[in-house]
Amino acid sequence: MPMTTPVTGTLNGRDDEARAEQVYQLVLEGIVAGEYAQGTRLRERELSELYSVSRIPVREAIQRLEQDGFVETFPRRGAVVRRLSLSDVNDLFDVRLCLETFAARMAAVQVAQGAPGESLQELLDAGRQAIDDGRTDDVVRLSAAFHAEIVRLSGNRLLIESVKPLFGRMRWIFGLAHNRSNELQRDEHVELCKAILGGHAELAYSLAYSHIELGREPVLRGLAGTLEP
Amino acid sequence: MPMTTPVTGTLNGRDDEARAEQVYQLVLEGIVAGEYAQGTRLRERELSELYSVSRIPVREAIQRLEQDGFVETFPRRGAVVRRLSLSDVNDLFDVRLCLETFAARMAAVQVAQGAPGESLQELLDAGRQAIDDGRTDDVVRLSAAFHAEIVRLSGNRLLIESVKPLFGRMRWIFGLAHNRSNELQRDEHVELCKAILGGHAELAYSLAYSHIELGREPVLRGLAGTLEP
DNA sequence: AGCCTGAGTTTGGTATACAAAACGTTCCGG
DNA sequence: CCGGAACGTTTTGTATACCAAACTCAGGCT
Repeated sequence: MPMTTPVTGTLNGRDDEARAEQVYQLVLEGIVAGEYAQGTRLRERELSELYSVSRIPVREAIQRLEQDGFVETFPRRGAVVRRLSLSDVNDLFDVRLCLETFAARMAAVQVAQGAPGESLQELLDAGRQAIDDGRTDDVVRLSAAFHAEIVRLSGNRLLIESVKPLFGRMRWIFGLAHNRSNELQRDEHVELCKAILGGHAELAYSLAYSHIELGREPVLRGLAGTLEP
Repeated sequence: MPMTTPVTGTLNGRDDEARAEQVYQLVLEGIVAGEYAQGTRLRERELSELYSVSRIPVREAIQRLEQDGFVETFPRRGAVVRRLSLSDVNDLFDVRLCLETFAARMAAVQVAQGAPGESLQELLDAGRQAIDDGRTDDVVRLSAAFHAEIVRLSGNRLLIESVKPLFGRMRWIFGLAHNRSNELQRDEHVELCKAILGGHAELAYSLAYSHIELGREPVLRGLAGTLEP
């Protein structure tokens, strides 16, 4: 007797919770895929009609997109997709150097104290497989997951939260730039993984540092033409 | 009728488009002041009636409070004031050590490259005055502003954003704990300020490190009884 | 030409309504 | 007496409609 909603045709069959979450994901996909170019206005009514939801979920989604650094909103003038500048990219790499190296060190400490770290090795193996199979999308996804897993292993929940917006921006920026060789990256991941699982905190720290720093130049070159001053 | 909220006197006049922001500030005040105890449910309707606004600004405020770490929301069950645990405090200090020491180093670099840093000295002087006058609230506020100014001087906008939620939590946690001597803190601030204005990056780094670390134990002691496991 | 003005557009905000999920309470049967 | 199902209540999540302020842009006035 609960429901069997017979005629609620407003939404396509997919009964789902969290309209706002869906709108967030859809718009985010649009941004990182370049469908919504930098500077594009995001009109609430437009999006609500496009996705067949009301304005409330759209507002919530836009609010989250702003907090995650994808859009900028101006009072009474709405939201536009953010324009990335050179300093945005450099700032991102600097903060990553700060937080992710700390995470790597702490992850090694945690593992040395008995925390389980197989998940890291598993992600690495899955990445190897994806490279061999030529599934480029999965390679990128698993590489990001590897970095996220290190942060998770650090055991610092605030750190996990603080890094989340960075990963969103990374996905965007790395998507715009053409990434450097997956093979080279993987070698660095392997070394880093070994250091963490071996509990070598300072080694993990410096490997993470150089791995992140090595990513900066290729990204800057890849974005050379498309960035604002 | 849209009625102007009678919360504070400064509302009338050129005030607009700030309902959500005001609700955010008011609820935040309630939380850091201990009026809303940890675990208290925050009902949308309740708050909207209390502050004479509709539910939309309340929802927006709650969303921001969640992102800043003050409340936790559960799907279909609403928001409650977060319960602070021992590890929350330790996590906060660890991430502060990570980000604020980096900010201090970068601020020194920026100053060495010609960025203006008088604002830091001014905050220090204002703090001295506040201590001499016994204006404890101002002392705390200016101390926080000093830390924020260092981050601002780093010139890294992403860092500024990333640190913002930390400062919110700090205000909460430091408010619950009884702080250590303002005099001691000020001496450390003076040293740190000198290092930054002198452009001594590594000195600024290590001074910031020890200053932050010295704050941990007193806070943990001050909160000893009131924290969850 | 330059400035002002007014219509259209868009956002920010409010009120109201309703469905669905969680919560509480009661009531029934074992 | 107790466990669990049925029911009603509460609260969130969403939709819809509407209003006011402000920004945009075109056109008209001095």
